[in-house]
Amino acid sequence: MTPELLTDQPTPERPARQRLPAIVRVTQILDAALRVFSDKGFAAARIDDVAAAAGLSKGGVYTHFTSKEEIFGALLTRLMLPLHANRPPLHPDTAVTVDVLVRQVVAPMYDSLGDPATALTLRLMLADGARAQQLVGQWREMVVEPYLADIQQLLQRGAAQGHLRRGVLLREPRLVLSPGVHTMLELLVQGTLDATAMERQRKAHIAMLRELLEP
Amino acid sequence: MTPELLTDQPTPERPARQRLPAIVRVTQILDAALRVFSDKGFAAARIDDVAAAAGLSKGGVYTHFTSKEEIFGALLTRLMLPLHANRPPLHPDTAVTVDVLVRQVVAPMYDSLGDPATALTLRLMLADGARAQQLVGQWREMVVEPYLADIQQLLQRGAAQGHLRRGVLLREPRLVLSPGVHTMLELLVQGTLDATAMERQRKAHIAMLRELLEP
Amino acid sequence: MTPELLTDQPTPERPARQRLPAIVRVTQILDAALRVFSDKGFAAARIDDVAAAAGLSKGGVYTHFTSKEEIFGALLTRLMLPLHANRPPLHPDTAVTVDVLVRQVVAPMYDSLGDPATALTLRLMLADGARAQQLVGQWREMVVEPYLADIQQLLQRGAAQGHLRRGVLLREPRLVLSPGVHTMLELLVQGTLDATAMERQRKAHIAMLRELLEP
Amino acid sequence: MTPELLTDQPTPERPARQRLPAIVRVTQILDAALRVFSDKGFAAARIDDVAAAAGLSKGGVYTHFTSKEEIFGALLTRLMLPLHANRPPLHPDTAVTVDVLVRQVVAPMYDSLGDPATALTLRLMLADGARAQQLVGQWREMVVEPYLADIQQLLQRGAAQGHLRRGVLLREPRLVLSPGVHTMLELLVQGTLDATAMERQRKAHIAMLRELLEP
DNA sequence: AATGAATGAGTTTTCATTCAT
DNA sequence: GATGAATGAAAACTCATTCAT
Repeated sequence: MTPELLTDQPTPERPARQRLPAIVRVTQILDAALRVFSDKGFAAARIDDVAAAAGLSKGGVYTHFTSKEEIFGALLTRLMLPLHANRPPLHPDTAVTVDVLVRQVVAPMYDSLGDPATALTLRLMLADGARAQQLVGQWREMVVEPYLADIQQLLQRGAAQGHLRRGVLLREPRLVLSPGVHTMLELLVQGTLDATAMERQRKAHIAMLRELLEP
Repeated sequence: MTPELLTDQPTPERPARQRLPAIVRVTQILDAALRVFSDKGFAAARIDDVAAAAGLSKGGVYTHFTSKEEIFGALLTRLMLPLHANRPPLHPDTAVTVDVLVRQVVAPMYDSLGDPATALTLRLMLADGARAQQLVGQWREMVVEPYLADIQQLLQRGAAQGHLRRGVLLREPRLVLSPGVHTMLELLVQGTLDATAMERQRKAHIAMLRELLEP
Repeated sequence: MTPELLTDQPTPERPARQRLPAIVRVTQILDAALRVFSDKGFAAARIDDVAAAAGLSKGGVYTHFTSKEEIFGALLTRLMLPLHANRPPLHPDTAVTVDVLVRQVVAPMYDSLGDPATALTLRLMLADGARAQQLVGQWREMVVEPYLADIQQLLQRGAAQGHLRRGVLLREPRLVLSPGVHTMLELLVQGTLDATAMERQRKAHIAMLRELLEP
Repeated sequence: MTPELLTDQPTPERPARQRLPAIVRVTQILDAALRVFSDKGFAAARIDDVAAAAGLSKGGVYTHFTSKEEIFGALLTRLMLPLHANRPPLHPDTAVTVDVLVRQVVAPMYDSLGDPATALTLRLMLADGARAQQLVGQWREMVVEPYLADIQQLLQRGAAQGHLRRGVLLREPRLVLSPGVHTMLELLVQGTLDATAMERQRKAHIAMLRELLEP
């Protein structure tokens, strides 16, 4: 805090136009867009809002995107990508017990519920889904289906090992996720869900899997 | 300009579309509004869209409502009315088996998935959640909670009768609904779900309940 | 001018929103657009200008046209139509002398040069022609070509009657118009052409036709 | 940060497009501007368009010009320069026949129609006439008038020599050019004119001159 | 009651120009 | 000299709402 340095620094009236590499700006704009779109929905969100939230001018946004629609598309694309990579690394021949299933599938699911981006993504898909029908289709195909296939494989291995009972879940791996999806929807409809409730639902979910899968 | 000629001449110049009683029009407009709002969300919906969907002109809508907000409000009110009556007819002291549970709970749920109004309402709650906070609150209070209480009572009766096994579902009746909610979300995200897929999910749901509840 | 009538008439602050039938408004808007576009060119013309010139609000213009481009298209279409109908009604077997040719072809041409709309149309076609390439093509086909065919027929009839000499013009009726087109271009480039110059060029045009056509 | 390393390392990170001497760049930019302005008109032309057409970036254009207007001005200036020199080489006292006239006047005219710059310049004068008033004035004064005077002199010499007939063209040398001007306008309106049509019109032009001038 | 032209207050989009790198 | 991100002032366009008919 050397006073001398500050003394003859004329405070620039304009905050010294930030000039960042495009990739950084695009990221900032998408971050801002996520916040704004999720808050007000796509239609009600103004480009000014996004620009302000991203810390640049309206025109600046248009340096990187050609339209509001394009921002929406880029945002959804970015939101869906990570889900892709998130799948647990395959495991050789460890015993597949319910505990393992919980660790590999259930826990990450409830963890992601804590991440606001998850709710936001889902809300965007639901609220403005029509606008993104194609993207949603791709997402199903590239992310959801392989994920379910993975779970099914896990279950079958567990059953083959005699660690899991053969029941509906073996045929319908979707059901493994249902209680979590249910929670997610509640979270979405209500806006929040207190930690206690969340924890209780997680426990119930696990208990249910035990009843269905333990031999 | 013979007066006689004018007297019984129906003026055919103006098409003079339907002039219907107000109650009919209001109903038509709200039906249209539900469709349009659910489809595009409140903000993106144009009064013209609602008017067109209701089969009258923009100005015609304003004959019955003073603003877009008012239409939204009236729509919420109307959506809430049936909520009070909707609960399944109470049951005396019949044996509560899984079959009964399916008939009382699961079947109606999948039936309602077929009704567009269900999806539309849910989508409205998700897309314009903030605006529809009132709807969301009332819906929880008037529909979800009593419904769950009902189910819990059923389950406990069945358990007391020895027809149902005591498991997680007894403590967490939510789980009885989870697979159906999961299906509903898929329906919402994808826009449609073919009859085959729906039937399969219904069967899996029932099978799961059997595994969890049959003694 | 009965004072009583005026006394308790509160002068309405707002000038009593004009409400005219669409056809009238469309006409007014196109009139205004002709003036504005010709004055500043399509690109530099603002919708506000057109609206102001037409005596309504910007939004009012959009009640009748969906875009600036559409106004341009409608304007050019309207400007080109009359040229179509303008062709002299065919005449049975009158003698076709140079005088007749002048009366039927040359005179109307120079008359139309006096009409500002002619210059404006041409200017629009030239300045913003790329935008209207298709329209220009249609115009050639529907208006220009038949017009030239007409002239050629006239010339050949005159020649057959022995009233006109057989020369280039018989093969190339375009040339009948060339001096007039030349004048038109000068008019366009310079913005105006004084009456004296115009008259002189008209006379020269006729004299040339005489030299080429009189036997 | 070894200085040695930096010394002879060509920095390949930035493509560092051509860094050319200013005069070259200015020429390229004006070439580009002529194309772009003629194509879309001054108002509709974007600096980006000009820059792209000149093969550099928007900012690069501003290194050489301070505004769009300045580019326009410089372009006009450059377009005017050749006007001074363009006049056909003077002719001593050769016999002036129609053939000579064709060689001296008609041929160069149709040749220049092939040169895009001609059409471009004319279109510029027409489209942005108000803005190019200066160009228009100078062009008349420096090109058109002397050119017509030249032609008139030629014609009179030919007539005096008995090689040319005394007719309207002697009084109105403009008419010598009219068919060519007509062709130019068609070229302008249509964007292109195939070689066959052009050749045919040239021949008709010459034939007409013969009919008017040969004794 | 109904229509549809008209308004005006936004909102999106464009682009000449600036400037940090 | 050159680039391209950023700005800001304008322009195009949208749409809830009003109102003459």
